[in-house]
Amino acid sequence: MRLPRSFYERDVLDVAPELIGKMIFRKSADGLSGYLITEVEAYRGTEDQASHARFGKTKRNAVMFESGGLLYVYFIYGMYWMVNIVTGRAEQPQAVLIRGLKETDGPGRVARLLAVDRSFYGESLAVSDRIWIEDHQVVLPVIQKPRFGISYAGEPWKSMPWRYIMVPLPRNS
DNA sequence: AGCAAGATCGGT
DNA sequence: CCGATCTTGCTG
Repeated sequence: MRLPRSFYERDVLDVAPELIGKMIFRKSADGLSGYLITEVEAYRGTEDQASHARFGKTKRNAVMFESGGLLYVYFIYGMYWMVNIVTGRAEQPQAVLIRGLKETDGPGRVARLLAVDRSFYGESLAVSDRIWIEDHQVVLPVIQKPRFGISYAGEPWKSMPWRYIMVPLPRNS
């Protein structure tokens, strides 16, 4: 079943690891597809010097200041869309960047696979008929590592272990 | 008003 | 390792 808004209206450090192993669904004219979430990163508050919220509220990041459950989509490097999920309470800017799905690694590729663009800015995962996340009753082990691509943030932010990765399942053979 | 840098990716 | 490609938000 679809995750309710209350799932997202909690601290990003609680929500982010729980997103690992969940299925994100996308419905379009091409049909319905579901993808397993394998890697995410958390961005937390205006004090987090790696976050777009570090300069306060701007036109681009305004949705981060809403309460959780909305999509924060932005364009970067002239060619890539990034798909983020807003978490937490209003006026506490937080978001989770989706960095990997079972089919692909990398946030730019994730947006391309999900066919998400600017039109999804502010979309509500709790009510949208074209994108949502579903719960399932499986709890997966998750490991944490530092976030990528944020060396400008300085310490301690660039070292915070706020990237969450699904532990690869043991192989046979 | 101008500009440097960017939560990246793919080819060399 | 570097170029692509363009939006953003800071600086002046």
